[in-house]
Amino acid sequence: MTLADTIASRLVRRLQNIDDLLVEEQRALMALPMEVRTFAADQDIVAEGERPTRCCLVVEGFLFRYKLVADGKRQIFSFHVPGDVPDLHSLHLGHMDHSLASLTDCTVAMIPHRAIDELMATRPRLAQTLWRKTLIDAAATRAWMISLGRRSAFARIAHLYCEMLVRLEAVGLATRAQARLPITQSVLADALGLSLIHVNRTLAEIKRSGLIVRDGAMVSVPDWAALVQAADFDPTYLHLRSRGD
Amino acid sequence: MTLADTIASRLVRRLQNIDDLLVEEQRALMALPMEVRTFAADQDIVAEGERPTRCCLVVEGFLFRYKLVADGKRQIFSFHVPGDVPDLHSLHLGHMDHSLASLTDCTVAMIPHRAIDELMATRPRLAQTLWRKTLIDAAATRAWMISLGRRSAFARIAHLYCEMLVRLEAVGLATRAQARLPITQSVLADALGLSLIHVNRTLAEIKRSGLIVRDGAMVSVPDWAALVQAADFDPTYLHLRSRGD
DNA sequence: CGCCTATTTGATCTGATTCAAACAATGTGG
DNA sequence: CCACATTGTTTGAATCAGATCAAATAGGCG
Repeated sequence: MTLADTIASRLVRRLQNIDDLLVEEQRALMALPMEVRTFAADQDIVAEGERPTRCCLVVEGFLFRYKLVADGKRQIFSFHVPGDVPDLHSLHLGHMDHSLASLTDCTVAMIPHRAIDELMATRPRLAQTLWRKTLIDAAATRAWMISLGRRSAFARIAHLYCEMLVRLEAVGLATRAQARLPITQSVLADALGLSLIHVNRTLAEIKRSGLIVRDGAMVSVPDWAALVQAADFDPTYLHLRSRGD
Repeated sequence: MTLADTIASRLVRRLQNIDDLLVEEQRALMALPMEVRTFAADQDIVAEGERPTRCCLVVEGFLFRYKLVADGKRQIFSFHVPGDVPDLHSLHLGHMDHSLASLTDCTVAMIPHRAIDELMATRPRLAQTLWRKTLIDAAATRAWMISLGRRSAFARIAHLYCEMLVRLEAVGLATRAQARLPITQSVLADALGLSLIHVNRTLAEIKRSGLIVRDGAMVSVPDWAALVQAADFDPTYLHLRSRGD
């Protein structure tokens, strides 16, 4: 198995989470041309305003999407794990209305739009699967909105960890009980619409509650059901096949 | 021109806002089967958990999408104006992860998924346009997220009015200076993640500032540039062709 | 060591929430 | 035509979750 095979199989696995793929469709995905690149942590991979000609498949590490606001504040919209294609929308939207950046050191594979277009032209079912993926992304964004609009700081943080653990589990990179998730407190703040200081204090409170144990980048959850309840978490919006859609 | 023609032409006009349509594509859209229905204000049109077999085209009036949270709170995700298809995502997502409801008395046209699927199979370019439409929706959701996460109550309200005025203008239902927009304060609160009382007080402040003049459902904006600045509004995310994409 | 980034703590302030109640407009049935 | 429910708006007062300002601490790393 070549490197490219390993990479493409990650994409296949990710898409299998949301839709059935025929063997030929899997093969076609594996045959996509891709250029592998690495980035250090905290680098823009695609910047707001650009007109990308390629999509970005996460191979290793974590990415996030964000936008800067008038007075220098930042809002983070989503985190991305291996197997995700965070800028799939660039296929049909002229320019980026936000930026895509590396959270950690990471490896990504750039896939030309043209190759994806050709693939979808010959395999319409795959086009549907990819469309579906962008729709699931949108559903996750709405779930995030609920946190921002209607949840306490405590529940926001709990909810984010619930989502990330389930997603990492789905791609085989963690269990619900434990994962490596290197999110700093200031990133957490910009993701959840809170101040860094308040995140720090709420995190201390969560630690006291015992719902989440953080040790550096390692996160563990002693009591999943309790965390889910505190977070008001319902994974339906992730539309993962294994959880019954 | 029959009633169905009038209705379908609204859809055509809306899609023309975001993509060029060939004459045959316009004709194909006009030929879509649709069942016209009316709803009183504040009714669920599609409820969370349902598995719709049809999409809903707004003909007249306003709709919104929302989800109820654990303790009875409500988060509104979007408002929809004539020409919109608020649940286009139901085409590829099994069940609704949120509800679609009428904000005002309204008329909608229900279009069977099957008809849309067939249309897209014969006209792949239209499939792309519709996909693109769902992506623009997602972009609007991200813009909304910024308000929830990083803007003051004043700016949130201003931003919402900016967006709605531009969108109403795009479908020919208003100008940037004036529109009919029957949003109550408690709806505003649930849309912007604020309490009703705080919305009321902020609205009073906005009135004092003169940026927005509300008289019942009529909204007017004496100084568009000033409102845009207060809202930190950049319409790029709406990806309207007329505004240069 | 010195530098940098991340975390932690304290003190203070404020935007926004909650509770409570009045008020206005509209519609309904007797 | 009035009594009265209903829904939306407005106002006051008390409280709180979370922001801001300021500064200390801790951990990597060249």
